[in-house]
Parts: sequence; structure tokens; C-alpha cells
Amino acid sequence: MSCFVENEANIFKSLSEKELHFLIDKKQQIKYNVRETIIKQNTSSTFVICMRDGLAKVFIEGEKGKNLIVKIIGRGDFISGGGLFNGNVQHFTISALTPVTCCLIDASKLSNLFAENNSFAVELLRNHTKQNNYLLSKMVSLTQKYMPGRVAETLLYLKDEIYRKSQFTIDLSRQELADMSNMTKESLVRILQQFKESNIIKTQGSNIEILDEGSLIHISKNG
Amino acid sequence: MSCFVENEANIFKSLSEKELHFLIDKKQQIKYNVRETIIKQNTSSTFVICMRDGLAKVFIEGEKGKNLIVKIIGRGDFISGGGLFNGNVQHFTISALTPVTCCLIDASKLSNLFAENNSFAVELLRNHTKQNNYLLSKMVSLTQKYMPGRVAETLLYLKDEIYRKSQFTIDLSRQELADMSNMTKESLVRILQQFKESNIIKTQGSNIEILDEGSLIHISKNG
DNA sequence: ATAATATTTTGACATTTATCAATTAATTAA
DNA sequence: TTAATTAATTGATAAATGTCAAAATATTAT
Repeated sequence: MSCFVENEANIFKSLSEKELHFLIDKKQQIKYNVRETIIKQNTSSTFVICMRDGLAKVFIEGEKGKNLIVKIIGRGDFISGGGLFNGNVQHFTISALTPVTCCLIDASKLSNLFAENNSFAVELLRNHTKQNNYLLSKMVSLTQKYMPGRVAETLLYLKDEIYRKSQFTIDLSRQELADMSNMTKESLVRILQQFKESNIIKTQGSNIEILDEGSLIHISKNG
Repeated sequence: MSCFVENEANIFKSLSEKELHFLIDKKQQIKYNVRETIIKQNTSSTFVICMRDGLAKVFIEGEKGKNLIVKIIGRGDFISGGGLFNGNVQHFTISALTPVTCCLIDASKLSNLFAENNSFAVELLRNHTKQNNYLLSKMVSLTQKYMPGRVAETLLYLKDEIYRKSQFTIDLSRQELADMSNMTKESLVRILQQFKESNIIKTQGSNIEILDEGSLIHISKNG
């Protein structure tokens, strides 16, 4: 089933072919253009998303037009909008950073599977637990680290979790990098500048290369 | 079953008497003294907690000895330590603010119930979804509001969610109030002082009375 | 009760971070 | 390609918040 990636984190791994078919109508693969909104905060919808291809940002639209990017999702990631089994109101916005293909799964189908396959419920709970723990650690970073630490963390996150190499062309603007790191774009730019001057990174527009990962890790821990 | 409170939020409401008995051994009600640790971050344990009586703080022990109090739990609250179905490592510490009585439930018992009662899995997922949404909104508050807004929010949280009246004697120190609001104790004290001078609150030691809730709401939204 | 200890409050000052305006670079549309 | 628009960068300055030390209160143990 093309929407699913074979890996440890895949919450669908415990499902049979038949169960997968029940969950996903192949024709329900939707495409989004860059910058298109996939899920909109405060609206109501009953589907959850499984990313097939592309990258999207998951963010909260705060007061005063300030956005907080919670995470980036890509191929194989499963995400619900915060309304799952809980009123269907979406608690964050998801929008495409690159062209995105994804499956929209109706939430009611999930609970229907619990009875016949209880390890699927466990998988979903595990997924939520992980998300929870991620939010907690992000919360600590954002509140207890100085700006250089937060920028270092953002860069390492992009390298390790999203692009999986030391040199990459980001699909995010400086403003979006700032929204991930909880600071203004001006502050972000200044810190990137510092990292460049210390030969920790090399940047050219949206191309970023991490030259000294050790330093970055050190800064992200002690900043 | 004395450990459970009858209300909407109770995740056990869909269980039969027999299922409840399976889940909870009455003798497994544990008592903790003030300041005792119930769950310790980074240790491994397989139980989840249902609070019967008393108040406890759920917090993350950050770097540099800085704590972030995520929430306060009390009678009827259910909480897992972040290791549920996910390696059993606890991701935060829970410690008693007042004498606490609670039930410790082995996590493996939870999944055993999923097969025979699939709405229980849905309840658990709903609980996790809510927790997730709470963390997201807390994250936004802590990162996007100025100190007065965060203190106002903390006071309203204590009034609305914990003590449920306008005048209450807090079981938290100033340091702990600061840990809830993400600031130093000195900053917290200064802002309480400002609120007093504006006749928004009245304080005497650990006794706090909210005189002007409207202003507090306004500050928490616009701060 | 009294001393010892811990907590809360206050003040002066330093640091971190944001804001605003101006400039430069990059992207998009005609 | 060139103009028009948007994004990125830099500098000067202001605002928010933290640090450190001291004083005042409260709490605990003897």
C-alpha cells in the first residue's frame, strides 16, 4: 500500500492487508501545492493524515500573528489535528512546504479496527505518547535555552530528522526557521551569522551545510 | 470503586465493575507525604497513576536545575509518565504537593482491556489527545506571552482547575509558581506585587484572593 | 520561646532579546 | 531583461527578563 513506509515508527505495521484496505481508499490520495493548507486550526474535520510524499509544517497560529512551528512531517508520518476522538476541532494548522501527496483517513475507521486488532490501538497510543514526550522536550528547549541553543537544535533537527544529510537545501524561509526556534527572523539571521563566523556552518541562501556537528551539539546542549 | 470520580473526564467511565476490579487491586492504594516523589524522570516503571486524593505537581527537571511545572493533578486525574507503551522510561517527575493517595495501575493491564472493551482504548486516546492539546497551548503561552500574561494565566488555572474558588491557600511556593509560569521567583514576586497594587489580587503569604477576574483574563489574553 | 533555617521580598544592575528602520539580495511578474 | 515585489541582512536602540546580594518574613526544630 503505497502510502505507507516500512519502518519501526509506522503505526500501521500491525495491520493486515485487508485492514489496510479498509482504512485507506487508494483514490483518496490528495495532492497539495506548496503553501497550501492541509489542515486549518480551529476548523472541524474528521480525518487524520498519512504523508506519502513531500514535507509539511505543523504549526500553531498564535496571537499577534506569531506562528510556532511544532514540527515538520514527511513521508510515512501519521498525524491527527488534535481533534481525534475529541470534538474534531483542529488545534493546529498543517501546510505544505513542498508539493505534498497524502492520504486522508476518516477517524471513525480507526476505532472500528480496535476491536479486531487491539495492537493497533496500542500503536496509536504509542504514537501519541511519543508526540507528547516530544512536545515536552520541545517546551523545555524553547523556554530554558538561549537563542544559539535553540537555533543549533533546529539545525540538528533538520539534519537528523528531515533531510538526513549534512548539506541540504531547506524548504523553509528564515522566518520559518525563526518560527521553529521561537525568535524573530532578525535574531535567527544574526545567530546563523555567528555560526558562519565560527565555521560551524556554511550557508548560501537556502543551502545549508553543517561543518562542525560537534560544536552544534555542544551549543544545543549548553546554550 | 473509591479511586474513581464520577465525571465526564474520567477515562474509566466506559468500564464495567468487573473490568475495574481487574484493573485495580484495592490494596494497591499508595500514600505519599508532601514532597515525596511519586514518579521520577528518567527512571523506568510500568505503572500509570490514578489520583484518589491530594495534589501533585507534574514537572520536567531541565538542565541547570531549572524545573518546568507542566500541570497540577488532583482527585480523579489519570496520568502516565510518558513511558506508556513506549519503553517505560518516565519523561517527567511527579511529586506530592499535599499528602496524596493514589492507585498505581500496571500498564500492561490497560492493553488487555482493549480487546474486550474498545471504547476504553478510545477513552485513553482521547485523554492523550487532550493532554497533547494542552501542551500545545501551554507551549504557546510560555513562548508568546509576556510575564504578566503568564502569571495571570497561572492564577486563573489555579482558581478554575485546581481550587475552584476565588480565594485559596496555595500548596505551592513562589518558586513553584515561577516554575509554572516560566520565570524566576523574583520576577514572579514583582508581578504579584503589581497585581496587588492594581487591586487585581490580594495576597497574604500563601493565601491568594482574586479580586478582579476580568482584569486577570484580559491580561492573560493580551499580555 | 528561641535560635536556626528556609522562604519571600526588594533593589541595583547586567544580559538577552525584540523592535524599528534602512539596506541589500533574491525572487517573481510583466 | 527589467521593474516590481518579497525576503534576508545589518545597525541602532529599547524593552523584557535574569542575576546577585541584601533585607525582611516565615517556618521549623530544639
